[in-house]
Amino acid sequence: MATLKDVARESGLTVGTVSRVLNNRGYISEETRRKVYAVMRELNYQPNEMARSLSKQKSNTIGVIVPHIVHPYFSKLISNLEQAAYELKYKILLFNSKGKEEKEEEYIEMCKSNRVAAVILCSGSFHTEQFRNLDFPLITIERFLDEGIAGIECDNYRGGILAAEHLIERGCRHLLHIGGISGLPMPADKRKQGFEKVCQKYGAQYNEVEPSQAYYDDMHYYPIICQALDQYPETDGIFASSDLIAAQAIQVCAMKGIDVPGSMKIIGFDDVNVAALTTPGITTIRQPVKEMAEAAVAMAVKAAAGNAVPATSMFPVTLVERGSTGR
Amino acid sequence: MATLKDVARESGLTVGTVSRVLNNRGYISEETRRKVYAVMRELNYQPNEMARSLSKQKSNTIGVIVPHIVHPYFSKLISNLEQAAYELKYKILLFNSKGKEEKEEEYIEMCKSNRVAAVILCSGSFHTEQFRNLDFPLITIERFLDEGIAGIECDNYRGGILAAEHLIERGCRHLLHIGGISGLPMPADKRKQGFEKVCQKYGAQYNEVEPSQAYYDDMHYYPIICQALDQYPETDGIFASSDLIAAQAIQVCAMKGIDVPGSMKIIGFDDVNVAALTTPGITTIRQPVKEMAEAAVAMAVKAAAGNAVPATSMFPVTLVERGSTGR
DNA sequence: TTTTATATGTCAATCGGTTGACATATATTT
DNA sequence: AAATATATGTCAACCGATTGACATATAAAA
Repeated sequence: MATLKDVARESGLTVGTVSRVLNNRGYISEETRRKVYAVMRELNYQPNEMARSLSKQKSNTIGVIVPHIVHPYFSKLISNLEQAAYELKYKILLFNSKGKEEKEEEYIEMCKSNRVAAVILCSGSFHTEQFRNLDFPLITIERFLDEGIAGIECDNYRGGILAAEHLIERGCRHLLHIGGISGLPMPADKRKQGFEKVCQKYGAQYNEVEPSQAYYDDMHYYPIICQALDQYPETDGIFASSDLIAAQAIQVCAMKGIDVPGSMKIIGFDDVNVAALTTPGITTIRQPVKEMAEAAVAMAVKAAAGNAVPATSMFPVTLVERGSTGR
Repeated sequence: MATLKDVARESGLTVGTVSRVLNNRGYISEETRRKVYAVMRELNYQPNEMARSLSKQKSNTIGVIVPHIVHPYFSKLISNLEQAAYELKYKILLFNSKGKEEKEEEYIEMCKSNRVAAVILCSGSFHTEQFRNLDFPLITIERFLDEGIAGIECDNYRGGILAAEHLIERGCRHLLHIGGISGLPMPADKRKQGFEKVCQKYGAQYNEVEPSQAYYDDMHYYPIICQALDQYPETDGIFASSDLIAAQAIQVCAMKGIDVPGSMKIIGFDDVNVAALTTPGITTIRQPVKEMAEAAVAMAVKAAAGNAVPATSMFPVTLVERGSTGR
């Protein structure tokens, strides 16, 4: 594999000059520049990023830590992060923490070892000491980490409001909220608060269930949905905290012979692909994942360059209507 | 950030000795080993992987190139690849080619630059000159690359057979196969051949449609499904080349008022999460994605170490029954 | 007691770039 | 003609490890 030295030799220049071309430093004539690029092509030269990063003391790699890869919300997020990173000439090192604290910490260590420019954390416990005093910036998406760590979230509170208002507007009077994860405090908890506020305002009855971490881990919510519907049989409207849960709620209703949207209306959250793949499709609160991902990467890069970035950025949500809340 | 030198100084040893501890070379006393590890913990030392890779002339990184991240098949694949890599102390650099040849080539270049140990290619055109003479091993999953490149696939032919037999056994007489991508030759094409063989054997009528690349790119198959059902109205059984297509077929049927599985049975391929999330659930041909991913990573690592690996490995598929072909 | 295994030190080259200081040589302005 | 901008060369240190050759010292085995 060709090195800078080879390129220098073949082009009759010195490594200094070739390096100048590569890094756009100092004075370089057009002719030299062309010649160098020609030789690079000819030798099929690719700069060794290891050596480069080592010397420059920084890499073009961003670590991304998620609790799930197959979860549609995270695969959508990862996809958009990769795209945004690509446009800024960054690469993604992908880590799946499976929500486990030890793995998160281990992955943070691996990010350190690899001298990533920044880490985007979409997983993460509230209280990890390890998340401070890092040598690179940390950006979170829809996660809380205490003070001083930049966070990106959507307007969860408003999402809860929109969801409840929509269900009530469609005639539901006995609402049920199925939460995401209990235990860990998360921005998503505010969905519930918005939901409650609207229910109270309109005097609608409501109940809530909070699946334990275990449900989130294997993405299998059927038991708790069944149980909730048995416990609150008068329910005529469900606000699920993700489209994934909503999809499973539709299935449970089908099993129980409950017509959706006839006698049960269901609204989800996220607006991921599955929301459009169920029958009926899932009405949902859309998170602008693309914009959030772009912001995360942009902030990661800026922060890595030593610039200040906002501590929190909140993105707007919108209601997307599909069949599951049809009239 | 602490370096080897710091660890050496703090522990009263030399870099040579500390490096020996780190790499398990030569003679090291238990006492020294313990002391070194203690100091490392104390200083929060993390070896610089850049320097290490540079010096060792190889990294612990595997490049993964996929055409889609949000597609459930690929997110499942990526998830399993990450897990398998993690277990072997490797990291994943993730690239999304979006099926575009230029991006594939660019990503291959980036993998070169980053001196990855190997590349696992789940995307990839048939005929790219660039895929030869690489400085690292290339492993493909469900893709063809001509001679000499290690490939992993599932038993697509048998998958087609199982699917057709199941539909026929369930009483379907007018079958329709909806293919994956046309244009690009792929292992998945053999699904169709298996399907055809069985149809001919049992004298069942069958038709086939091949979505163009465009459908695959945005994963939106509704138009072609509608069109196919209009063109072949007598169809009573669909073999879709992915669960994603099958999910959309269910929706199209719902829209057209066709009862699934009553008057139309549908079988998919892959066995990804969405197959279990639709109503009814999708009967499908399961690919052992976990095993395939593990094999891919194991082969990547072995090949990177200079060992020979099989040119092709074929994994068995199985029928998974759900509601979409119920009696 | 000599040999050998164990344990560590010393020193320097190497991996493939980056960068800065300084020198040199044209070409262009003033 | 002097000053300045442009273009390249020379040289060496540096990033943070790994590795090999060789020396040295102690402990255990022959």
